[in-house]
Amino acid sequence: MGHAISNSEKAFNALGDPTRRAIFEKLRTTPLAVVDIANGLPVSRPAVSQHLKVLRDAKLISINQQGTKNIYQVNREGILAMRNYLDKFWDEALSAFKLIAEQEEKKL
Amino acid sequence: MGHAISNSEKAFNALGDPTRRAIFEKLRTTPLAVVDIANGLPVSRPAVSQHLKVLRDAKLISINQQGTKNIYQVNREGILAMRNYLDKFWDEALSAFKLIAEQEEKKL
DNA sequence: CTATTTAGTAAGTATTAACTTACGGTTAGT
DNA sequence: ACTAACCGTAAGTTAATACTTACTAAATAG
Repeated sequence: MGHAISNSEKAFNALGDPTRRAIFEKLRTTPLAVVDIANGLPVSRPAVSQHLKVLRDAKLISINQQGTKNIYQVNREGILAMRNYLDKFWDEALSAFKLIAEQEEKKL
Repeated sequence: MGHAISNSEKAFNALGDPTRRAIFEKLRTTPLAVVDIANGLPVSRPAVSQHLKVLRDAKLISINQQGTKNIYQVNREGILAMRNYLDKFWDEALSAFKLIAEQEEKKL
């Protein structure tokens, strides 16, 4: 059994696709039904449904059923978690860089 | 002519691949030559070279030639830019969420 | 009850992108 | 000059995944 994939891994994968980013961009402004998300995008509605599933699985968006409509919106918890993860991610990378720079200094 | 792809777009694409994330993870700790990056990874060295090109194109890493070795390391400017971009990215998403929550309040 | 709207899923196709092998080029050492 | 180590690129293959069409189901309107 391959070990489980973390949410941050899923989020990276999810936002790696341009169409999914476009979808997330739309939802970043306001909640939307699937038809409204698909409208304007260069792919079919079922394709959008599939992308929404991936984004939902990564906890970047959440669903809100309303009649026959499925309203999607950004997911606060998931986004906060991702932001925290990335803050550390970049910080560690930058402190590594700082260390390298210091090593370089010594050589001069 | 399709319009140019922004660096943030490239960075999203670059980090969307698990192998590239693994490579970036390695470099996050210390600069490494290509052989050393490939060592331990489940793909061939040329594959690693190709991934490095993508990461470099996204300005997430930079190269530093040293004899026959090409030493790669994290790219400060690129990372700072991406961090700034994402800060705004998440902030806007979260403020959209806040707006939604307020709308919900009014309905109750 | 029927028709309409909305949307998820299944199955298959097509496209993308990751990967491998083979090759060539550069640098350093002997 | 020859050899060895390191690495990028080209070409082709394989594998992943994005996409479409067809279908089904649920909810609402008339």
